Amino acid sequence: MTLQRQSGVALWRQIADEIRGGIGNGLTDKMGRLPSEAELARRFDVNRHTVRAALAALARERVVEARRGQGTFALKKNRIAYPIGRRTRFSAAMRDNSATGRSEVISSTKETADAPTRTVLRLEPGAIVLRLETLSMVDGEPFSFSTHWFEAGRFEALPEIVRQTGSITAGLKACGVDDYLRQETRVDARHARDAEIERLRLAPGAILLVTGVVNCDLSGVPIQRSRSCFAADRATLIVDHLDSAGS
Amino acid sequence: MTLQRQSGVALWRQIADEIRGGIGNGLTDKMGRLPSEAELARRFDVNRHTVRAALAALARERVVEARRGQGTFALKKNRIAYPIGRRTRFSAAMRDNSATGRSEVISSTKETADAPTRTVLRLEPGAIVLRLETLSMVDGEPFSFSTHWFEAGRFEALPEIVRQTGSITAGLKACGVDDYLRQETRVDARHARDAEIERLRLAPGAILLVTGVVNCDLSGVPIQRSRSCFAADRATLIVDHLDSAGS
DNA sequence: TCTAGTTGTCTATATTATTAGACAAATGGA
DNA sequence: TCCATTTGTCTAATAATATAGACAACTAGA
Repeated sequence: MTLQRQSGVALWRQIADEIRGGIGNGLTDKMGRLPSEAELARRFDVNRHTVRAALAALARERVVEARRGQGTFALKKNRIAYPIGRRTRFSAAMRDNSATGRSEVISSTKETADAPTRTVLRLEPGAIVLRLETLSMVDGEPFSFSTHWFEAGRFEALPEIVRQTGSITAGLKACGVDDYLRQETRVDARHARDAEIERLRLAPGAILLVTGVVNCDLSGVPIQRSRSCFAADRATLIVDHLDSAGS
Repeated sequence: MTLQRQSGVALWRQIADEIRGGIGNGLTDKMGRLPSEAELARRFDVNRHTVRAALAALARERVVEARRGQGTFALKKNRIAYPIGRRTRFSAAMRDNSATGRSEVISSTKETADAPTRTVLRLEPGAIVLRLETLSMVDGEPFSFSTHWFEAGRFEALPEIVRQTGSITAGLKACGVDDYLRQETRVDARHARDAEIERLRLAPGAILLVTGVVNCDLSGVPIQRSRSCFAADRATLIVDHLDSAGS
């Protein structure tokens, strides 16, 4: 294990990231026990105190738990598999992870559409859009934070339905959209910003997977633009190309 | 702008990441000029020297260039759009970015298949696989680093063809695979490791988009497993669900 | 009960990151 | 030419990070 010194990222944070990634990938024994602090210090070639700083950070994140005299143990956490396909529905995807798929509405506002939203939804300059922010929870922890944009006039009633049902699919149905398909999904990755760290309860410096989605009705008219942020260490996005051919 | 203090990530690195992300997103003026160091220090609420450390890092990455008396300017760099679909071919995708899509072979070895490779390629324990490592360049810079696994017996001749043509598609064709489709793509994101930082010439602490791919022949038999790493600030992955329905 | 191995806590010191201030050097426009 | 604005380069002090060593507290097994 070689670490980057003078990189602007503290050694203890690099070590914490390595250990977090190593859990469930051969670092722990069958009992979920990590190598001892002394052993980790040897492997990373740092002082034991530096390893302790990394483990303390992981303990704050509830990723590991130290037991005096016994060792440090990984707390099991299942990584969420999140499918990306033509017919991806959040609630159905979450049921496959034996988790409840409910989207809580954080805010619902109207605003003039910015350039990317106008392009995607094919709107005139100055058009008003509905902006909906939602947070989804899995196992009582925040899983994804999303911002959705809809044409304002057509989807007046949508926020209230989403608030009641926790489902955007239900909200769209109430506004006359019986079915819809994904046109495109963009995937980026970057460091989490302040607001996202707070909302998703992440560790500082956490990495986000950011997806940008365009949903169209069956006649191909774009009706929804969404941007979702997932904690990269909690989620794996899965594109199933066979499924996306349609069902 | 609020930064995370005592997070294990130095302020100058957080600022560098913010500025890198802000370029091409309204931070610079029409001439590509960034706000002055004093102005940035005010916005981030840090000392000017801290901003200078961030700008120095970006200058080392060739993202910006400072001119005494004039200001600091962004050096334009186009983000590569990399499509993910049933029929994604690297070389074709790169031509759409007006770049040459050539994969250089870094290494070609035989090894006993590990568990994930065995599962994906449906092999017996102890089976031998061909492991091919390739690096792709765009605009003279490393763009992606990939590791591919093939069943050893069937693809004996593949590495030599890839070495000559720079194309895996050509290598597969030489081994009797006229056409193939992606079965599945997994997408993860994480910090770059040491070897990846070196091979892709990244800044320390850079973020990687990691894709895992399974390719099948037309009868659905898996023939190739690949894992590719992209620098997250150079690439956007694009899943086109309409295209992936087949052509 | 003893012992080896583990985490927890303390002191001390060196290195790096950040802040603070001052001034030099270059640019462009009035 | 003068002036305001910009980046470049010093010095110095403070805070955060990393290393080093010693020992206490606890656990499990011999």
